[in-house]
Amino acid sequence: MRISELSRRSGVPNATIKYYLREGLLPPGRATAATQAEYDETHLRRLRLIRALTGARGLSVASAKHVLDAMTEHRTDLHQLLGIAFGIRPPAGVTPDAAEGGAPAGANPEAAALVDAMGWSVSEHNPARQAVDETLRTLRSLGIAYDWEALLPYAELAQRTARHDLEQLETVTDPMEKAERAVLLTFLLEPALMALRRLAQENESAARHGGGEHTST
Amino acid sequence: MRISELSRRSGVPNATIKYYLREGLLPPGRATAATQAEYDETHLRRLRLIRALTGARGLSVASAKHVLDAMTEHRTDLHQLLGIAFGIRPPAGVTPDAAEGGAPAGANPEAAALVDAMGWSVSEHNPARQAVDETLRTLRSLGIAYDWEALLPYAELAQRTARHDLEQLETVTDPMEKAERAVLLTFLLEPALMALRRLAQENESAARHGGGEHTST
DNA sequence: CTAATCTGGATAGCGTCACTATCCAACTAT
DNA sequence: ATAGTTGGATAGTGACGCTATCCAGATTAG
Repeated sequence: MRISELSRRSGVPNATIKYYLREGLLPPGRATAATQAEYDETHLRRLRLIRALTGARGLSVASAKHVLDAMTEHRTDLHQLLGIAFGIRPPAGVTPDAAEGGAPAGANPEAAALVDAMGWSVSEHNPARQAVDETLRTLRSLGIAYDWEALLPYAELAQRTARHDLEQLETVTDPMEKAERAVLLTFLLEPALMALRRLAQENESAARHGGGEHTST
Repeated sequence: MRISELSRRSGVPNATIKYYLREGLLPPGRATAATQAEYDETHLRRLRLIRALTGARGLSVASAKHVLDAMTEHRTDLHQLLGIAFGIRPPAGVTPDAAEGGAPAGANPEAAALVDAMGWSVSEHNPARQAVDETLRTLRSLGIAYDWEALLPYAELAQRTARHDLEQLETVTDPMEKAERAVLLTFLLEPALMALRRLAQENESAARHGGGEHTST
C-alpha cells in the first residue's frame, strides 16, 4: 500500500504520516523505487498506536517514540520493557539533577523505602522511583505532611492492579503482541484508571456528605 | 508584599507572575495606587499551587486555571468540586461531540454500566465518564477486546483508593483548606499512583518471568 | 525638591511543539 | 506521451508558556 492508502485507512493526514516518518516514529516503508515505497499492515497498526498514545494518552511525539522504540527493541523481554520505557509522565518533569549519571543509589530515598517495605524487586534505575519521590517532595513543599508510609495503602492497591495487569498479559503468547499489549494496558489504561478514581471519589463524597443531589449547572 | 518579593519567595520569575496575573490564574493584588499593588500569603500559596499543578502534574495553564477556579468557587461543596473540576486529563483529548450541550444521557454507555454495576452515585455530567468510554473505544479500535466488565476489578481498587482519599480529607475541617487538599491529593498524587503501578508491574513481571536480574545498560 | 529606583500593566518577541503546505524530481497508469 | 501520484526536503503555521522591553506613575534617598 502506498502512503495515500495508509492515510485513508488510518485517518491520519498524508503530511502527518510523512512527519512521523521523519521523526522515526513510523518505520520507513520498503522502497520500491527512488520515489516510491510500500507500506503494510504493520505500518497501519503502528500508526494507530501512535495516535492512541499521543491522542488519548497525551504523550508527546518524543515520548511516544521512546515507548515505541522500547517496545520493538525489548519485545523479548517484557520485564525490561516495563521497567525501562516508562519514565515519561508529563512532557515537563525535567528533574534538574541526575541528568547524566543515571540515578545514583539512594537518590530517591522515599521510593527506596517504599519499595523495600513492599518487598518489591525493582531496578534502581526505574524512573518511577523518581516520580514518587518528586511527588512527595512537592506535596510537602505545599505544607502537606506526606511521606512514603502514607503511600503504603496505595502501593498495596497498585500491587493488585499490577497483578491484574500481568494476569491479562499471560493470556498472550506471541512476544510482539505481548509487548504491544503491555504498552497498551499500561499507558492507555492510565487515563481510565484515574477517571475511575475520580468517579469513585465523587461517589464516596456523595456517600459521606451531601446525599444524591447533583446540581444541573 | 510587592511583586518582587513574591517572586523572590516563590522562585517564580517576575515576568511569569505577571503572565499568571494576566491569565487569571493568580488573583490581582490589592491595588494601593495606579502602579502599585499589595500581595499577601494567599498569593504566595496560590503561586506554589500553580507551579505544582503545571510543573509536577503537567497540567496546561488553562487546565490549572480551570481547577483553581473550581477550587475557590465551590470551596464549600467538596462533592461538586470533586465532580466538576476534574475533566482535564491530557492537554489534547478534545472530544469532538458534546462540545456545547454537555453529556446527553446515555452518551457514555459503558461508563454508565460500570457506575451502575458498582452501585455508584455519580453525576451524569462527570467528565470522567467520557474518559472511561473513550479509553475503552480506543482500546477496542486497536483490536483489544476490552469492555466495562474488564474494568470492574480496577473500579473496585479505585473505590478503595477513593475511600482512602476521602478518609484523609476528613481530618481537615477548614473548608478552604479542605478544597485545596482535595485538589492536591487528587491531582498531585496521580503521577505517584501511576508510578507505583509501574513499580508494582516491574516487580510482578520479575516475579513471574526473569528472576532478580536487572541489566545495568 | 530632585533623582534614582521600583512597580504594574501593556505589548511584543522567543523557542518548542505538532503539524501542514509547497516544491520537485522520479515514478506509474493509460 | 501525458496526467496524476509519490517520497523526500524545506519552510511555514498556530498554539503554548513564558520572557523582554516600554512606559507612566510611585517610592525612597539625600
